Amino acid sequence: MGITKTADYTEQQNSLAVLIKALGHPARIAIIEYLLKVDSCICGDIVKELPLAQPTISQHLKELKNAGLIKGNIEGTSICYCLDLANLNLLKNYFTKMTITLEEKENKCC
Amino acid sequence: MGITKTADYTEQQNSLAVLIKALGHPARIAIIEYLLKVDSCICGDIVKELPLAQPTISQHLKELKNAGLIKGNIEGTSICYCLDLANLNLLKNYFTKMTITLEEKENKCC
DNA sequence: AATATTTATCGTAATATTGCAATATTAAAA
DNA sequence: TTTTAATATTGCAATATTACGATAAATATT
Repeated sequence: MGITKTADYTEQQNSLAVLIKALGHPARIAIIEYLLKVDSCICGDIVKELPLAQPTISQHLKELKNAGLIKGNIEGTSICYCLDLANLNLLKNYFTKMTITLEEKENKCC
Repeated sequence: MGITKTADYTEQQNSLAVLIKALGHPARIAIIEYLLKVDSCICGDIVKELPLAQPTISQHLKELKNAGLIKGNIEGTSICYCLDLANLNLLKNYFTKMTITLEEKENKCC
């Protein structure tokens, strides 16, 4: 049906899925990597950098912001978008914990 | 248009997006977490565990397998699905590197 | 005030995803 | 060999996503 049954999962699973899903698109990965690379982080730069129209990029930025991966500060005519360290750390910790658990089990199964 | 312009991004960005996208759904996160929790990992168990119909779970498992997050070994009538440590490590390393880079910059911007 | 610049929003078309019932497939068990 | 059990595939309806042109909104600049 195209609708996800969020009610049936834990809060943690749902919020994690939102965060991860937001990164599950090459354009948004490219945006994140660009923000990581440069010091200045204005939307206009990204429009020049990526092969997408301005409204499309604006939309991707909105999704990244809604998910909590980036923050946006208004600065005159332009907007300064920056990475949100807290949530990126959350993802890092999640995968770190997971791989440690998995290595401890020594891949017994299979 | 609903179609992603993959041709315009790097190989790394595209394959990473596929991997991350596969985890961007609470059902698939729940499946991964279940595989991490239990030692035996047969699809039937997951059907009992999750509030989804068997075809739906089969589909999610297929997506996880295509993305390279899990591996499946046929074992008689049932199939043993297991986590793929290599790709989970890849994700771990990606986010670790990212957060380290970001912390080094001390969030100068904004 | 008029103009330029930057970013957001709206509307819309094309495509993808989610979920399930029905059915097929495959291999073990009887 | 028929039956049973486990998983996959097909087909389909409902909804979500992706992308962009047109346009709006907000602030700087002239």
